[in-house]
Amino acid sequence: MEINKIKCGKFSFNVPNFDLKLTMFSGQTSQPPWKHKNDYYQELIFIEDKPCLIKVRQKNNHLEVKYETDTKVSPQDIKKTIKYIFDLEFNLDKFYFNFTQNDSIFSRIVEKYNGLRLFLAHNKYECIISSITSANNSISKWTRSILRIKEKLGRKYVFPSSEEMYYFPDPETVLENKDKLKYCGVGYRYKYIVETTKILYENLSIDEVNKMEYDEAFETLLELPGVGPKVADCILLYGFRRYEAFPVDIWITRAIKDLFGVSKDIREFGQSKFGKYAGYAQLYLYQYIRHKK
DNA sequence: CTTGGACCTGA
DNA sequence: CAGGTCCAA
Repeated sequence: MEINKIKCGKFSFNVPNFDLKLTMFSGQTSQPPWKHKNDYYQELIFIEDKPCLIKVRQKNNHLEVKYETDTKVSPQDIKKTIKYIFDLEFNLDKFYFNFTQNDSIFSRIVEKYNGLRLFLAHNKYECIISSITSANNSISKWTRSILRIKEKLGRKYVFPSSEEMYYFPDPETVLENKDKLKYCGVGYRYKYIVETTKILYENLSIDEVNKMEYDEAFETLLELPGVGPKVADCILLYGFRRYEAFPVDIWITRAIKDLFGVSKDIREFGQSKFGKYAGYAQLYLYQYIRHKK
């Protein structure tokens, strides 16, 4: 699909404590890392229902943005979207302050991964499928699967710069092209993806889940095939920006055992210890334990 | 309510 | 061989 009534532009703005590369490559299941091209990271995002090609790169404390989009979309809209995706309004220093008091371990973790933030979903359905695909899977494998789904089932958009981008298919398209899904390397998760997609298409609106309180949303997501406690918390954290979510995988289990000597009811432990910062604490604990020798 | 085997893919 | 969820026991 070609894009008409296009305007191109660029701007830059100051960002707070932020590390774009670290954030994008920290394994968050909202989406795969953006495509790296000509020193920028780029993605196709819908803003005001219009396709928008966004390119970003970081130079110290400012973010440089280039865009190609419909004339109806303003640079302010784009900036707002970028701020949302990288959670730039979140007060990281306050989070650091809260957990580094009298805690040398957390101080070192926070120092080492300074600027790590949430990488939030621009498409909640893509986040749900990414999270299901990530279960019992490696980061490189689930991201490759999602990229394949975009290319094989997604719609292609060609921008004026002749840049070609694919957008993650909607539930209806996935159900109509189940056969193609089989060649995206999702393995036995295939049936989870199809069944969950059916439910999202017929019975459960993502917007409804978004309106629920955290606990109700968690329980509702658990009803979806392929969604257990870990995946539900990934969806809530990376897809719905619920800071109290604390996704527990094998690495977080190790980190909590390593740092606090706790080895059961890890999710409850994390949520009560870190409260509204549970999601952010999980981000940093994950980096810590994965890089620990 | 708890446990442990089966499930796919690609390093 | 790693890695969450499901299902049967």
